[in-house]
Amino acid sequence: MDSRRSPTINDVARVAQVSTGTVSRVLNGRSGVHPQTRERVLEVVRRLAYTPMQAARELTGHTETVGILLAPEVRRYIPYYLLFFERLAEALWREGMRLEETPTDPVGLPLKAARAYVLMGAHDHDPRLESLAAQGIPFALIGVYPGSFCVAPDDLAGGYAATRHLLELGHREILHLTGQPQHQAGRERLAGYQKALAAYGLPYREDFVLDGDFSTLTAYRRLRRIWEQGLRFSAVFAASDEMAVGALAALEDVGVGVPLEVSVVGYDDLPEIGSALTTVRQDIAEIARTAVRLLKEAMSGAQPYGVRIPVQLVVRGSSSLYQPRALGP
Amino acid sequence: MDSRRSPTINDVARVAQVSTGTVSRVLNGRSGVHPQTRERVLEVVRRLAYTPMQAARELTGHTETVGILLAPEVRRYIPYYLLFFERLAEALWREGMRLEETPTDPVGLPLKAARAYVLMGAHDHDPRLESLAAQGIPFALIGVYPGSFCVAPDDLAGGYAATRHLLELGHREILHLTGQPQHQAGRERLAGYQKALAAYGLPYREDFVLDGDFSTLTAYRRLRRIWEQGLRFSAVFAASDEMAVGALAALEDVGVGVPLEVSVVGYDDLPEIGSALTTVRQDIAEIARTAVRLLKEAMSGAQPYGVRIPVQLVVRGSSSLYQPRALGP
DNA sequence: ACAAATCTCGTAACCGATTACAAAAGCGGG
DNA sequence: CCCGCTTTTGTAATCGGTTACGAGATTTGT
Repeated sequence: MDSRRSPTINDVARVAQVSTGTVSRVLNGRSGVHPQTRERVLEVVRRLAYTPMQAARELTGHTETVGILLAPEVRRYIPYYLLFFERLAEALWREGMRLEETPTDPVGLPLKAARAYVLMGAHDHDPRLESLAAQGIPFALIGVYPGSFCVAPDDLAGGYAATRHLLELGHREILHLTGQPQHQAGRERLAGYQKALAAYGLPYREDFVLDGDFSTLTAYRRLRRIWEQGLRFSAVFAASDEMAVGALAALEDVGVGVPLEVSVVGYDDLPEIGSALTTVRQDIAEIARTAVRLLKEAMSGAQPYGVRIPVQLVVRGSSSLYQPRALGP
Repeated sequence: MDSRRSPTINDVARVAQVSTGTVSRVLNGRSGVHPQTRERVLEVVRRLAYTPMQAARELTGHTETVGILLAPEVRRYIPYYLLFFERLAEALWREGMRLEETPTDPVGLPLKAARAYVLMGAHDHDPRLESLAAQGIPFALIGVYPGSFCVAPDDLAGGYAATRHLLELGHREILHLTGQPQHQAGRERLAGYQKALAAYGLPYREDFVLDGDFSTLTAYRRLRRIWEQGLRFSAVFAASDEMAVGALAALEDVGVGVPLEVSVVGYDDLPEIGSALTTVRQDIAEIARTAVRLLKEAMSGAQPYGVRIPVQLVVRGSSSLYQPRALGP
């Protein structure tokens, strides 16, 4: 056998001394195969390291290729989305589907239609959304979009948990670096922040909320400026890890120690941050798996609905108990 | 005909009243088809908006699926690479190949082998590189790697062009924000900067070269600090657009006008920067097309070689003629 | 122990393309 | 008008899977 060629179902059948039909039945978990035979086939599959060729499955209608469409705006928050890509590819792969990178036209619509799509960063009345719906192409969205299959992290709970964490540490002057106002997730994190303050009976101070755009640099500049203008606070909740990185840098540059003087909490738990940042972890793998599940339901013509994925506070070294400030320099 | 089902080659053949073989010959540009027949087939293809199903082509060995492997480090420079993704998918598509998003193991190797791979951000003695070579899987690299098929922009020329542009405008005190030292492209851009200075008979001043890491924030902090320490210059050449954005912000925050007081030149010509930044454009589409061409040669077992893609200076509003500084405040 | 019901498994058609091969059609020369 | 050569076209096998169908083997009931 040509060792360069990867084994086919025929190779498996021949070695296991059964027919290709039986191998296929075993692999697809169909009933009506003798346990002993099943074991023998699986053993050969393992030994030959056989994996079905996706193209052939697709031909018989058993592999769906799924495309992914990114809104132009999301290019700014790419580290997060790239992570998602990989999880999505993995989740699809497990289901016998494949993620296909399709070239898009200027409007952002694919030139060659896949069986279904995952959309990220779509906005209300997105032309791509309407076009897909008009063509009857199933799709699932990452985010919150009433009337469509969609999955999103529970950002309200995340914002609440991050803020409550700081409140429980004794902090009362908590700054919030927001995402862009048109970004749903950012708005929800802000709402969680407000809700936590309210739960602790604290007033909502507008000067403690700094508009950001999820970028590290903007977070740095806004925070540093506000500090140099004399505003004081003991904690910062940033709506993304990248903004938290900006905040950390700004605090460092104005000579404030973290976490001794100011605590910082981020959001996303990006692995490349790598630091000791207290943050809110999104279960991206779970979001991806859910997206795939929704996609399958969309393909089977079910009624659209939305899913929320819980988030989790991860406490690391950037947050600590509130320390009253020394008076004066 | 079920209108939901996309047309197959059989539909085309039936409508055009020829055999599937003839349709296939027409579509693949094979000779031996009567011009009249060819016209008739093409007409039907257009009318039915027929596109061949990739899975079926793949089955007959005519579509190669190509994977892409990203080094963990490149996640930091994602905007650029995402652009590349799309161009690569497009270039492959035109050649009847497809870019497949494959899940990778912890080492970064694909769990399911594609026919060939494009690697980005590989370093010398990259285990993935050696693993692919050992398995005889064809691959092409983006960057410079002697002994492999590789394609890279001509960064030396780019660094030279950017610096010469500033020199021609009369600038003599030109700061350079470098990329990371371990990044080949950054080193070349620096070399181009040095070469241009030498060509104009200027000494190389180490204090004018600021180590960066391609990140916006680092560029901002380094530039602002150096300015506040009293170093003066009339121009900045940043080794990436993102660093240029950081430079622009820093200059703004220290109250320096661009381009009147200081000129800024970036590198990459990222579309989302969108501003009036003078920069060096990399022809990413051409790099992607070349990668595909190299991939095909790699698959046919040719001898490895490297290709350089020319870059182009794009003059916009962030650079202008040198203006002598007013003395004192 | 024998017929019927049930399990297990092999055979072959099929998915949508490509292409080797053969058949048919067109052509010119004698 | 026929022969032989070239051009054009159709036919059928093939790629690697899935699955309907039916055959053979095994179990069950009486």
